[in-house]
Amino acid sequence: MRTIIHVDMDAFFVSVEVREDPSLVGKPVVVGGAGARGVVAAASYEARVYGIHSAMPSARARNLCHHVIFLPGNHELYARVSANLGKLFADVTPLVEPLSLDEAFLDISGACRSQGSAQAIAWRLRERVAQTENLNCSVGIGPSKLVAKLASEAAKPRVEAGKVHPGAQVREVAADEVLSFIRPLPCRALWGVGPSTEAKLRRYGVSTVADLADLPLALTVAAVGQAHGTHLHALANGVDDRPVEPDREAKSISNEQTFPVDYTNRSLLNTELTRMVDSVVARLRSSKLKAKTVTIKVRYGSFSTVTRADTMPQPTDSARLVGQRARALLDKLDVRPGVRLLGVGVGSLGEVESGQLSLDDVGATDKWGDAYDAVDQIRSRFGHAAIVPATLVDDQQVRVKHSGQTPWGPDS
DNA sequence: TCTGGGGTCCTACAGCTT
DNA sequence: TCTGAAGCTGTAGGACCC
Repeated sequence: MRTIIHVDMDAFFVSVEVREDPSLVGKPVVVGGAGARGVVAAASYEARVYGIHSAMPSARARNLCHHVIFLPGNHELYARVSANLGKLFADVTPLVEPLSLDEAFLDISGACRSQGSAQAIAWRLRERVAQTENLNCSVGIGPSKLVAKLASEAAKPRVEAGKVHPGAQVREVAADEVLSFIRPLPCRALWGVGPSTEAKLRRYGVSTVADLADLPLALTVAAVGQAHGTHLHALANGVDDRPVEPDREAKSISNEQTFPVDYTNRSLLNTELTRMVDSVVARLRSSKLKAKTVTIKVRYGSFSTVTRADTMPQPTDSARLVGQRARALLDKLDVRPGVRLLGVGVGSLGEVESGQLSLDDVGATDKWGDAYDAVDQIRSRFGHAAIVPATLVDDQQVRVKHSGQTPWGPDS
C-alpha cells in the first residue's frame, strides 16, 4: 500500500509578499497584472472574502474590492523559496515530484517505516516549513495522488459567509475511506475535469463523482473520448496508480506575451519574436538541451488563436536557426486583424551530446557556436540583460527591452 | 466579465511510405 | 504500374492544470 502526501502552499505568491512586507498582513492583496489585460495570479484570503480568486481578470478584481493592493510579483523570489521548500521535502524522501512552484507530491511509503506515521511526518513537515520559511501549507495524505490532492484541498482554509475559516491543515484519507470521501464531491473536483468536460458530462446526468463512477464506461467514453473517459472513470472509482515521478523531464519550453494593445506592425512583432526566441533559447541552453520543433502562437484581438509549427532536420540550440524558423512561420500569417498575443516555443527536446562543439547544425564552418558560448559566459557573470540581440536595444534611450517583466499581463 | 503565462496531454487529420 | 489499407509522423487545435 502506497502512502502519498500532497503539499500545497497556502496563497503562495501572496504569502511570500506578505512575509517580505509585514505591513500587508491582514489586507486584501493580489499578485497579478494590474493592467487592463492583466489577471490575478494569487489572492490573499482577505481578498478572497470579496470574491476575488486566481485567473480572474484584474479589472473585475478591482471592481469587487476598490482598495485591493495589487503587486506585480517577483517570480525569481518565488522560485528561490520554492527551491528551499524542495530541500525540506527532500529531507523526508527522495521521491518528490514538484507540480508547480507551490505544490508537490511526496511518496512517503518508505519514509513511514523509519520516520513514523504519515500524520506525524505531515505535521513535522508543516512545522519545518513554518519555522524555516515562515509560510503556511496544507497537507493531504492518501493512498494515491488523486486522494492526496483532494485531501490537501479539504485541509485548506476556506472562505464562507464573508469570513476566513482556518482549515484542518493536515487531512488523511485512509484506503477504506476513499470512496466515501470522493463520491460526494462534484465531478469538477477530479483532475482533468474543466468547464468543457463538465458540460459534456452534465448531458449524461453527471454532476458528482458518484454519478460518474456509476455511469457505464462506454457512456463515459462516448461523452469525453477514449483516453480521457477511461482515465476519469477509473479516478471516479478511486483507481489511480500513477507513480510519484521525481525526475520528469521538460517536453517543451516556451515564452509568450500579451501586448497592451493589439499589434499590426510586422516589424514590431518580429522584434518581439526575436526577444522571445532569445529568452527561450537561453533556457534551452542553460538546460543543456536542443530542440527540433519550433512553434509560434498568435492570438488575434478576437481571441481566436492559431499555432504554426516547423520541424527541423536536426535538433539545435541556436537562436539564429530558431529565430529564422519562427520568423518564417510568422511571415505566413496575416497580422492585419491585430495581434493580441505572440508566443514562441520549442519542442522535441533532447540532450546535447557530450563533446559536441558546434552549436549550429548547418555548415561545418559556422562559427556561431563560439559566439553563443561567449554570450552564455557573459550572462552567467552579468545577468541575462547584459548582452542581447541588437534589435532589442532601444536606440533612442539605449535601453534593453526585457522579457518577463509583466508575467501576468501587460501593465497598461 | 472579457479572459496571463508556462506547461502537458489528447484528438483529428493530412501527407507520406510501405 | 496502379490502388487501397495501414502505420507513422508532423501539424493544429482544444482542454486542462497551477
